Amino acid sequence: MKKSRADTAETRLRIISIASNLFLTRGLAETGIADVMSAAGLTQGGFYRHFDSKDQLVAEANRAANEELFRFYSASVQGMGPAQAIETIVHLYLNQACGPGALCPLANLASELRHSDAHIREVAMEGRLRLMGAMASMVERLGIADAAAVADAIVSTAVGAVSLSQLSDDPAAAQAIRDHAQGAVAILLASAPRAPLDLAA
Amino acid sequence: MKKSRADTAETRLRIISIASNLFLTRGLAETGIADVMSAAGLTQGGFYRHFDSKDQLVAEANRAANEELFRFYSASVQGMGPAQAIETIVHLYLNQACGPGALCPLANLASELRHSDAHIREVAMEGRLRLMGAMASMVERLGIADAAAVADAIVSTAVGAVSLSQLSDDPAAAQAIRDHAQGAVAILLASAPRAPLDLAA
DNA sequence: TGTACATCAGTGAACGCGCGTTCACTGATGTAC
DNA sequence: TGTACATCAGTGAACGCGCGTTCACTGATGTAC
Repeated sequence: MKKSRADTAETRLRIISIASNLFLTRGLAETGIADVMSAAGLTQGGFYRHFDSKDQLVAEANRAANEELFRFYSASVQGMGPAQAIETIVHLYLNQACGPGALCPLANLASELRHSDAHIREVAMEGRLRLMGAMASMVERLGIADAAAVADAIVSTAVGAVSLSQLSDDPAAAQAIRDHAQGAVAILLASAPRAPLDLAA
Repeated sequence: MKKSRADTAETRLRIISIASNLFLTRGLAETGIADVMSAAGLTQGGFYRHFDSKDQLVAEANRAANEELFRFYSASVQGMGPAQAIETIVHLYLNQACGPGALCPLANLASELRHSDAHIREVAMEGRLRLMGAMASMVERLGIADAAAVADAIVSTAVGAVSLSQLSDDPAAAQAIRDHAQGAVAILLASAPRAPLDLAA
């Protein structure tokens, strides 16, 4: 029962979207092809009409998760100044457990990505660079001297806090980890050395 | 060929130690019982004379890794003041890739621990609390008001930076992530609000 | 102290299950004439 | 526009491999007398 090209493309996207959610919430190893396909209302045999391997799906699912994350963030900081935008994005990042479409592979799959194949790691690093780049441009607008370094540290802090908060069974303890990270980012932004004003410009 | 009790105990510790290194460097899922046992010079059948299950070994290996980490840290900061001790521990934590005995499960196994059973997660959280506690007592001696919160954020930053640096194939990029984290910790410690002096004490 | 027996660490093979992947088949779609 | 054929998304079953776990067996150790 061949499907029309539009149907096929839509099915492929649906599989990626469902896989992305399952991978991010259950982990790469715990999520099988059969799980993904049955969640998409299909049987596992059909998987290989859309993808060459599970690794390829993992890569595409991570790419899709990054895209969705960035759409979500840009929509959320529309019209804000840099200080408020940073605070908002850090807050959204830290509390990503709240909903789908807000989950970041870096924080949710860290150690599994590390042992995945080179292509999957590349996709993950692209996501990190993109997040860092966006953060750095906002940090720079605050007048901070080494904006890239500060942005880098903010990303590390957020990723670490989310990772660690997920290990806790106690929601209050998990929230404390995230809140402390947010507080530290605020102090860092308030105190990081400022670039000298370039009056010639 | 039964072994003496001393031999048996020593074998058990050797298995745990080898497993700890393999788990931390290769990951939980990629390290099989057969890998661990053959690295210990034994065959896999003997495993169940020492442990009930792989999960039990994972828990014990993580406990052992935590112990070793703390021994390493206390030895390293012997006689230092709080400022230098914090900087040293953060540096050792960030650059843990350097050698065995310095690897932290939180940074190396983050997402795999999250999907492990409750007992394994407990051991991981114990390690985090211990690290945080040690850090907090040093931060407090710097006169920082909310020492626990600052210590918590420092731990999140270090864990995140190590996690992320491991995703990179480029050693220089990985080192930059770690250096930026160290720089941010320094700024945070220099700028975090101080507790008012309690002159009555 | 010596002897006989129970214990149990370790071996090597096999079991069983899950999971990624393959395959023969179906029937609707798209295409060539 | 209509018809015949090739394509291919999807099905359901099977394959094959790896890995955690089990098991019968061995022989040195520890223990009871």
